[in-house]
Amino acid sequence: MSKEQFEKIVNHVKVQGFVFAGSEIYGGLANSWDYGPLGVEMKNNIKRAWWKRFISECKYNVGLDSAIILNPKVWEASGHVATFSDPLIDCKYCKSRYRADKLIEEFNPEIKASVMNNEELEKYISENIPCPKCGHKDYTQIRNFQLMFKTSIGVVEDQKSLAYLRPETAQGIFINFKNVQRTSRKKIPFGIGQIGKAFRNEITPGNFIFRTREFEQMEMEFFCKPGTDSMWYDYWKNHCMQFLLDLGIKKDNLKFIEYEPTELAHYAKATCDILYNFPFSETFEELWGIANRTDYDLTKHQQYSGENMTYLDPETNERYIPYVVEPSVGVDRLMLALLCDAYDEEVINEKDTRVVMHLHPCIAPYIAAVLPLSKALSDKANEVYDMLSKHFHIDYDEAGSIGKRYRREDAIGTPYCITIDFDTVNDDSVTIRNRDTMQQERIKITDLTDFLDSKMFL
RNA sequence: GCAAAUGUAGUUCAAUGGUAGAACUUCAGCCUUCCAAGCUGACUACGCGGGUUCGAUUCCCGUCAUUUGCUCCA
Repeated sequence: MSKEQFEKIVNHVKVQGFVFAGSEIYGGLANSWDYGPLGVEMKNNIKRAWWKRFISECKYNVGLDSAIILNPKVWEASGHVATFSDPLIDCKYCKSRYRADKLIEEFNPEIKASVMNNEELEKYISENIPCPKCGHKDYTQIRNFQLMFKTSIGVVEDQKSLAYLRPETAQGIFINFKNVQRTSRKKIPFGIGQIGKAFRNEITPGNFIFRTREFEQMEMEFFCKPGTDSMWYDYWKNHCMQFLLDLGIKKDNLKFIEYEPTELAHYAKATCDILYNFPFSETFEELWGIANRTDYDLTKHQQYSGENMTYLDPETNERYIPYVVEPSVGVDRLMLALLCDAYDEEVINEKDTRVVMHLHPCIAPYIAAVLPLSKALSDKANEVYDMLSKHFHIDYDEAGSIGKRYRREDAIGTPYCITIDFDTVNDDSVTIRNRDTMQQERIKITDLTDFLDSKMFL
């Protein structure tokens, strides 16, 4: 895998209609992407598969869909207003940009720059640290780069109306902890899952849909008794990894990384990532974060809101604030991993290659395509299409030679092609072709629904 | 945001101070009874704005976007 390979994949994905550049007719908008007809199907399939695995099939867990714009106090309580911004400083001479706190800590590891305010940072840097690039000591003022998107509620833009677009979906879950627990009558341990958009005004997004300012998360907050958190942490780590393997991602392209205590975010006791071997990078990149957030969030919300966030354990009559294990994955990023992993150029002979997307039937945009061998068979083919499209997302194509149509379906990852031939009219059977093996088998039309049904779930 | 490079059909590439040519794709027709066949035809482009010029896609400036670095971690 290489950058050239990545460019080919991105190009393929754009050409086929998975993803388009955002606002293209107005010259584009940096790092915004629109999902086309195939992309939206695949994205929805990914979300459905996650929901099924983490909510429906998990009797511990329930779902939620909270608002994107929350009371701004939520973000004060969570620590995002205070810490979700970077103090940036530029060298006036060579125009290099640094994070002020990191600049100091690299210069002198004994200083805790994270607790200094901007004036102190500025003073220390301009007096002590020559620019690592050019050696000058001539810096701009520090500017805070707030990673949360600000907006305002109401027509008058004053302080009272300030609001943020959520930078993570997690907080919507924490503030609903009591509502969900009460109404679902769940006992600890239990989890609340949510899929939704989040927004981060990143300085440098990039690598196609890997890092964007607007993205979609699939997050689950699993509430458990303090002391059992490490066990659940391991449990969900493995559960996430298994899900990725079941989706068909190659094992060699995935690995865990456990972070050192000094590298952790302000809310976490332990964090690991599942990394994927994205072709745009020489190292593995983060795909799925699993964090032990302890009781940090619920405690904070209890402090800021005055609402009691404790849980009364009915068995021991103990009151405690639950610990939280959070597996959090980006939909867009997962989709990119699946696309990269599935992409293959298969050499048939020296003049002929076929592009195949080896997508699992449960996430492929179309699970099958109905292809009449000749246009004279359109009526029969349409019958089959009408029957199957009630249950599945099915493509229909009668343009061009049959071989060409097979290749088109291979290129967009359709796992099965259903060919209607001249025998079909007599024996009510069709030929079904497997994308990965290119093998064909004869199957009764009445058995098609069961056949596809047996393939499309993990 | 800073620095550098780039910007021509959907894609990949040409040419040119006198408004652009091809291949593949797509579409239509003919043909075609299971793996990108063939034939005929059609659609489609100089990122945007300004300047120099009789005239600019070509030169200059600005802007927008993309790529690479700084940064970031779903």
